[in-house]
Amino acid sequence: MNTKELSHKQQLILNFIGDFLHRRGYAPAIREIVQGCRLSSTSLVEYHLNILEREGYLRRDVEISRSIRLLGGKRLRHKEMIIVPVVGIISAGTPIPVPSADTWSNVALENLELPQDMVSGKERVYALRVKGDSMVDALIDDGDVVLMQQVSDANNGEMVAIWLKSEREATLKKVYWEQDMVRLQPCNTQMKPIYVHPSNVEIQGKVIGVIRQLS
Amino acid sequence: MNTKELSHKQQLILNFIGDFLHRRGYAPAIREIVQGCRLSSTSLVEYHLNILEREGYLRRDVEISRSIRLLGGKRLRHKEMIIVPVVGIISAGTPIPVPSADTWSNVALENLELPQDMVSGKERVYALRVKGDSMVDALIDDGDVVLMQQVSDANNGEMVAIWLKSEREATLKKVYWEQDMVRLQPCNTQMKPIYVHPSNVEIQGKVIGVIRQLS
DNA sequence: GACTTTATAGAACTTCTGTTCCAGAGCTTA
DNA sequence: TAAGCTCTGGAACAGAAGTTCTATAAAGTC
Repeated sequence: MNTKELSHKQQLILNFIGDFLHRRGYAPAIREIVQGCRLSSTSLVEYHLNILEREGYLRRDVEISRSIRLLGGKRLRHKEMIIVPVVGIISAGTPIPVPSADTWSNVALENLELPQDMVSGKERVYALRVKGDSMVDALIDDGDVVLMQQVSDANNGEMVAIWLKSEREATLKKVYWEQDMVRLQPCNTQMKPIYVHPSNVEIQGKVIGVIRQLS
Repeated sequence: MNTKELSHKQQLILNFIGDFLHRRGYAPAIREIVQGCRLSSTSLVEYHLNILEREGYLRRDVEISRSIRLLGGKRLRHKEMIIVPVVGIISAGTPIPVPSADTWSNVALENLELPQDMVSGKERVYALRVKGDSMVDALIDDGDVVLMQQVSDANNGEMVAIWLKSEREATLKKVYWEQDMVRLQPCNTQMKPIYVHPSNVEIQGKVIGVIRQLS
């Protein structure tokens, strides 16, 4: 982009537009710029707007009122957000209500809005709020939010939400495939690992992130 | 808010406005709504817009073109983001380069863009990337990002970044004010607490959040 | 100084656009 | 059935707003 030096007036106009946009929620009309910047004629504004558009600072549509849009300004860029439903509370031994496609954001206690890069652009992400100290050894505290990705398979050592069919309950454990059994390692030294038959486990998702807010 | 059922037409209009806003960057004129929704008169749109405004779905300013703003609609709201500079790496005993007002985002290794509510709307927030296990007891892992708020004072037990003047070094510790000394409690049981004179400590910021990305 | 570029004024013009008024259709209710 | 509500159509008006034109300064360039 041709970053030619902007004149004082052009800076002024640009600032005014940004301000107006922020305060009112829509772009100013030419005559409002005239007043707001204490200029004297619409053609003067027209003149400078054309320059600003040519230099890539804004965009307008011909003959359409209030069609100014600011470009690239750091102040108003909004990154694409994804909505992550917090579908439940996870504490040792409690079933986790994993959402199915339809009951996705319906069952949510609340929704997080996160920038896409925080979930690395992954699909089928949900979140659980952690209750209790059942995961301290995984450095996850009471009150933290864990980001989960819905998967049905996992590698050794990954922390996953597991549904134990016969027990009809779900927990968060580290999973290790050993011979013909599955070792489920709790994330708390107070608890012993569990060994179950592979046919009894159904993986519901894996932990892909942790968010903690203090103070 | 009076959540009266919206009629089909009103839904249609609302959707069209949202769409238009998204695609063009400014609100549609009444007559553009007429065309876009295949309606037959401006007064019809006027009629429905008034209802939509009364019901709290949007806001407009009188006699100002394209002044429609959508309210609260879950679908297209982009939350305001703030830019948090990751100003350095914190590992036990390493000085932390706390940014001053001018060198704010200049010294940043990278920038995080976070939704405002993740920093509770706080000002002067920066971030540090954690290197090593010096903070495991605070449930902060190697590779985590800690969100810091620049403050110069702290309460007992808060985790803060402290500048030790005479030693000319900074670390992250929990701080306890005891009689005429300050106890700095490391976040790792391997390390012993340090006692220093209040005049020797300068608090640079406190931890307000932790972000971890796995897998 | 002659010439070009940049910046400014003012007014006129045309189109865009919000607003208003009136009439009527369709529906429900007493 | 009359009354009353919601919803629709069409047209006209007035003010808002983008555009254009001409003239004039000021400042830099040759």
